[in-house]
Amino acid sequence: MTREQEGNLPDTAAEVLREFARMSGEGVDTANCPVRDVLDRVGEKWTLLILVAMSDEPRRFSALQREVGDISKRMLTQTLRTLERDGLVTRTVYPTKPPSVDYRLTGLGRSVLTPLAGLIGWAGQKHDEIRAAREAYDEREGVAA
Amino acid sequence: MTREQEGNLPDTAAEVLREFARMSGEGVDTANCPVRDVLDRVGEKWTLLILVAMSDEPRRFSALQREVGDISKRMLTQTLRTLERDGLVTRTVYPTKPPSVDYRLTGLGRSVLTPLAGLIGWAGQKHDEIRAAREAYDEREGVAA
DNA sequence: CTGTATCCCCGATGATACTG
DNA sequence: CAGTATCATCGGGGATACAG
Repeated sequence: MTREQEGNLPDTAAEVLREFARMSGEGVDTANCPVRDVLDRVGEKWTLLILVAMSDEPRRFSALQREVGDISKRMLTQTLRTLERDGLVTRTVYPTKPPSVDYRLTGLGRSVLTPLAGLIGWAGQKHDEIRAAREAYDEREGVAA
Repeated sequence: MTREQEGNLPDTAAEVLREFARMSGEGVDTANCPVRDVLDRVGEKWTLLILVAMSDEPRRFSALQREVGDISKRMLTQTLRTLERDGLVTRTVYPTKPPSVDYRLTGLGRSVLTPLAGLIGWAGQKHDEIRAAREAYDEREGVAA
């Protein structure tokens, strides 16, 4: 753990990583790992898109479906229920006819947008570099099987 | 404690999210979305653990397998290859007998640790709140099917 | 020690049809 | 409009055996 290895990593980040490494390395199983538990959600196919779609204002079910793009009602419902259960989203039903329902982020839900934006920003910044690395790799290793 | 109280995102984060929403909302398919492309990786089951395990210093194959815990050789190899292809990790073979191989983060690979630490930190901080939300939800909605 | 090659299973996701 | 129910599929990921 020499200092040059960590290079330009902010101390707070390094601290968080060490803490996490300690927790996850020591035979703690996945079920007991808060981070895996939460991160798996973010990894789900539609979670990120839905959170972002709601980030500025509440959205109705159909609006979300349109904005997210290719999602089925089934998956939209399922993902929204998970988010609601986790306390990131609030569901509000207006018993009009036909009914309308809106979904909005809770405080907890909004609070995840900041770290998420960090990752999204990184992805946007580095995507060219990553694509280039892939092409170089494929050429080195032979893209054809 | 400035204006970022309960509801306000830092301006930079809000900006990133708007930018991303614009890109992903407009009928751009998943294949062309840099962010989905990159984020899907992070969502893969082992990527995060492996990156963190390598975060402080290079690791040998067997060391990674021990540290990550429950991963099979198959998945470890596969995930490492993906990371290598994406330019996040360098693989170095020492033709000793028996051979030894080490994996280390590239500059690009280290650069993702910062946003990742943001998310990991969030997960650690909010996990109690999330667990509480789940219990409340399950009680409201009836845990039994 | 560091992988590859197979086989297999299950859960995540999609498609479609139906309902309050 | 906002879902639910059901069936079909596809691939991620585990287990195991083999190899350089």
